[in-house]
Amino acid sequence: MLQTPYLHTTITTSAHLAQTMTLLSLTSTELQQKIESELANNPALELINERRCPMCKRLLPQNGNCPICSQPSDLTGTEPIVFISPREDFYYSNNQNFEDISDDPFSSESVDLPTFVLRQIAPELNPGDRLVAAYILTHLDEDGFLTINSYEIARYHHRQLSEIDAIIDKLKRCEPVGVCSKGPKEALLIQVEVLSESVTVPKFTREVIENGLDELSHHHYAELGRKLGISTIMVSNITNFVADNLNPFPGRASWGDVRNPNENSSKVYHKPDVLIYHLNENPINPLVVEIIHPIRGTLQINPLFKQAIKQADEDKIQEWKGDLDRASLLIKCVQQRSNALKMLLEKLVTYQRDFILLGEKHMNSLTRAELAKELGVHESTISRAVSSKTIQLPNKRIVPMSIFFDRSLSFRCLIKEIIENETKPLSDSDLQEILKEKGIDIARRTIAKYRSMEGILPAYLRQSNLEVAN
DNA sequence: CTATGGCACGGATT
DNA sequence: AATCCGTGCCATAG
Repeated sequence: MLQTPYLHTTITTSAHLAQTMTLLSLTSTELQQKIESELANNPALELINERRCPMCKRLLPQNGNCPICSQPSDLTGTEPIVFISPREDFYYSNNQNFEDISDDPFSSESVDLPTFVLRQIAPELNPGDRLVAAYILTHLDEDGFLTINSYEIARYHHRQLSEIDAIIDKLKRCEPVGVCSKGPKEALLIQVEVLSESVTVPKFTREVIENGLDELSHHHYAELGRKLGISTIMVSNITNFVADNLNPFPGRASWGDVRNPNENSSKVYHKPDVLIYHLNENPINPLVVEIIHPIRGTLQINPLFKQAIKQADEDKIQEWKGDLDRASLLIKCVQQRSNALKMLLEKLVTYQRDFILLGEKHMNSLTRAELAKELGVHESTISRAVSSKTIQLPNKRIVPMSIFFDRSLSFRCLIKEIIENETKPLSDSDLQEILKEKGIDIARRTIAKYRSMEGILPAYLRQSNLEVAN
């Protein structure tokens, strides 16, 4: 049984249980959509209380003061302040007018990928095409690739295939360049094309991508050179160029992170579900944890509706009763979701404090099962709450919440560090030795995996890179 | 012969 | 029950 201190209720019916589960696994954005549609369709449900904090303009929780502004500004300590925050500025409504969208496409740092792209392209399109573009953008996978083909889009919108392709072509040229491609090859080709307008691209880059992507990723440079009739040196140049300037997965924000940690590559196109930062951005202050609540106020049962039901006709009464039940169930479940997230975050932030403050190296290992035991809830509750949610850390990076349960992250970080400071290229077995001395005993094969996860080349290729640089 | 990537297995995790 | 992750074995390139 899931106890909810907030409501002093326990789960009673199976419908209740099912809905609690579903809501828990939704991201804030998805929850927002769910609530909005319910508000539109269910007359028993209404939204009240748009009180705002006079200081920070945040929408206030149902009753009580602003959790931020009511804190003394010089508060210290390690206890995080965790609360549910109805911060509307993180959300846009789906039926919002596209006119507002065209404002400052690059200024907001926390929009999801579809919005980010749409804002760039909206000014160049007529309203009809904007709809199509918006539709296309909702069918991207996490790498930024299109999951449907243009024929389906054309049929869905009753447009000519050529019109659709023209729109896709425009989309591909938006930041991140190559988004909406069908796959890595197409994305790279577009990037080359766009890049060649401003900088010189090595000769044959296009041909290499077109014909030799397999060889390229397997580092068969000599073979590739032979196949295209160019020297290995040129292939190597092209490889470096591709690695430095292009990104085969336009939607994957972590790709360029390792090499050049500039603000451009660390951008992640997800709206965070949780924000973590220092109170007033001052590092000596305790951490503030805002769990984004995606609606602008409090949900409640419409009292007029309750009145009306008493005098309703016989045939209406059943239908209305249904609405009433659905509404109260939704309210209950939304509150439980918030509450579960709050409990979860309190534990998580306390336990992984070092990671949040000091970085990936200090990640503690933690499993969902342990946390579930500690909180006295079922493992699957944690699983659902964590999955598909993202967190914005104090350093403004947005990471998936599941990162808190990544055992190998600190090892990977350590390996990266060792390799960065190496004087001669260390083979995977060398690395294994070094780590063993530090008390970390992992297999040679595993090190190889971690290394490739971090996008670090094997030892013999790092050698050649050093020589080229010197 | 050495370094490394692919495949697949088994155990842990979700 | 399904999925993920670490690992062993083997093939291949240099």
